[in-house]
Amino acid sequence: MPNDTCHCILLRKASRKVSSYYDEALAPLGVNIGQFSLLRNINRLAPISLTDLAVQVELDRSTVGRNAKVLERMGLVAIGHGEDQREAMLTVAPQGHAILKQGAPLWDGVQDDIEARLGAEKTRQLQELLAAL
Amino acid sequence: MPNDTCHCILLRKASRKVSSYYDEALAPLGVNIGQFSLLRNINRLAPISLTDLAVQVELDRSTVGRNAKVLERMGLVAIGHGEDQREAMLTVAPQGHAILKQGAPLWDGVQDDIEARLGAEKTRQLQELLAAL
DNA sequence: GCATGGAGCGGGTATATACCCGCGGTTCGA
DNA sequence: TCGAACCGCGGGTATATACCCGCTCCATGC
Repeated sequence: MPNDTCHCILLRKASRKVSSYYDEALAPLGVNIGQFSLLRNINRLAPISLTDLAVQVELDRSTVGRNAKVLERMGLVAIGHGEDQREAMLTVAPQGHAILKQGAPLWDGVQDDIEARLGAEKTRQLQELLAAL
Repeated sequence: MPNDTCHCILLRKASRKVSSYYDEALAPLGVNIGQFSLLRNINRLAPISLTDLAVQVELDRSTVGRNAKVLERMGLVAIGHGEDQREAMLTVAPQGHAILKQGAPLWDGVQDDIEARLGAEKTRQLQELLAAL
């Protein structure tokens, strides 16, 4: 069984490659696709706790916590406290809103490029397959 | 544009999830899918230098070097020197061959599960799409 | 009102991954 | 033959990611 048919390895390769497309497009803003996506989610759900955000984005809580801390250092996200003193409530800082606004067209560009390259039918297939895995 | 249509994020999610399937299956052997796949490649191409291996698996050389070092610590891979004193030549150690043998059916199991779940046609589509990205 | 169990987080540890820099070995031209 | 260009690697740094442990805070039963 040739190694280059391993679904996992192919997925990881594709994931790295496609991530780099988005990363390059967003590079002028100083954020990568993971950070931009997390920022979008925080914006969509704010104010939200680390635990809830982790559930939403399907990542480990500690991962989201560390990633959020990077965004905080960048001044894009504010980490405050909810009524429950244990909860770290996340909101998007003004600078973060600017990044969201500037990044949207860049993100759209990559997204459109990919869909143009694949075509509508295969784009649909891709979304369906990835969801089915 | 809803965030959950981002091709990149969907790919990354799928990649993490599918990786965990293989990781769980290989867990009894103490290796993850990345390590198992790298071991297979080293076995297929041995003896091979870090640089050449990195090209083959489409990863950064330093990444391959660090991953190989982990395999060496585990006693699965031997890192020697070629004629060129600069080259680190990789070969599979006896213990590594044992892992390859024991891991093969476990890997096959996950691979078959996925293909059974998707069906032949969609499996083909997936391979095609991932290669096209 | 207090003890106990549970929830939310931070941080430790480990791998995965990439980029960059510096060291040392090779090679080739002058 | 000897220096310059070049190549292969290791290691530093940074993010991504997960699991586990321990701390703190909260809520509930007694």
